[in-house]
Amino acid sequence: MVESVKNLSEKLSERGIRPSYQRIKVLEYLVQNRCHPTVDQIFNHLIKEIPTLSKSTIYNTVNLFIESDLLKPIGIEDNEVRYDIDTSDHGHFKCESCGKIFDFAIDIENLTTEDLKGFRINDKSVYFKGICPECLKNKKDNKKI
Amino acid sequence: MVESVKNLSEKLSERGIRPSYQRIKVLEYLVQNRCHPTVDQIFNHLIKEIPTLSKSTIYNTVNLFIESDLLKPIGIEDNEVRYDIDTSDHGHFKCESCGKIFDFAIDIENLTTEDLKGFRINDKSVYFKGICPECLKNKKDNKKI
DNA sequence: TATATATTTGTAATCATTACAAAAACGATA
DNA sequence: TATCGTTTTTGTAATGATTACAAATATATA
Ligand SMILES: [Mn+2]
Ligand SMILES: [Mn+2]
Ligand SMILES: [Zn+2]
Ligand SMILES: [Zn+2]
Repeated sequence: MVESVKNLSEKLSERGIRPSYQRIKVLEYLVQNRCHPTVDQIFNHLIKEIPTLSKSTIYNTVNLFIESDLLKPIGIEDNEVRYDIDTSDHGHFKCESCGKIFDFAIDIENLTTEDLKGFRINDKSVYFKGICPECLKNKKDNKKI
Repeated sequence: MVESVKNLSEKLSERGIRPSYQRIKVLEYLVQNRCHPTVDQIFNHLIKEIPTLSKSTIYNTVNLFIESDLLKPIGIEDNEVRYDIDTSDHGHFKCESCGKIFDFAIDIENLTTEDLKGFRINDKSVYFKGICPECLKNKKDNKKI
């Protein structure tokens, strides 16, 4: 389950990315924390291990990973970008109460329309917003009081 | 086809929004320019008619309209928000070459998934990116040279 | 008209992201 | 291993969209 540093390093090399210490650590974090983190979350976690780390490095790295199709930016938030190491097709649900982002399966491939005949489609995103079951439950509980 | 100022004013009043001169002008612009404009585009157009206009007023107004479900923010861009006066369900395609945003019909209602059982879904967005037919044509033409 | 309330305006603050140059790390080569 | 050129990292400054806020202005009510 846990991917070794060697595997992570190889994964980067395969894509023509030199496996620096910082890059491996960022990739390791992304693989182990599949919560669609922000740059800040990645930075604040890794600074504990790498005291000299710069936030610029996180920005450089995630942008490099995106260039290489190793990472996908999730634009579901208004103010900051989140990142998804799972680049396979799936939808994202954001709970407007707790802020958590959930994956869900959806047939994006077959999501098509007559109106886009003649368009070249490179990327499809599906974003839902609402309230997650846990937050719905908490609301109900509060009402009881 | 052209909605009168009276109609626009009434539309605002219906929603409990006091129809100030600036608000009517912003709504008029949105109704007549269905290009999913940015705050800057709205401002730069209306400043010609209203020399004292402030960009703050545009921000205030679009946010007020969004609160009242009169306007929908489109988060397809990374850096700035666009606004859509057409609040009916439809998808958005952004051409990565010319930047234009196209509407397309899609059955968002029936866009559903087992994974979100127990979630309350308030909003669904479908964003596609790629190259529009005109830009594809221009590319081909350039290759011929 | 006078007064209270709502709206607009201008400016400052915020904050995520990018730009950029200096410092550090790396890699090849002799 | 020492050297030299290249890549990466780092720190700081700049950018730019959006929000905060208070003063000015407009509007409604009495
Ligand atoms: Mn995901
Ligand atoms: Mn639209
Ligand atoms: Zn929640
Ligand atoms: Zn185009």
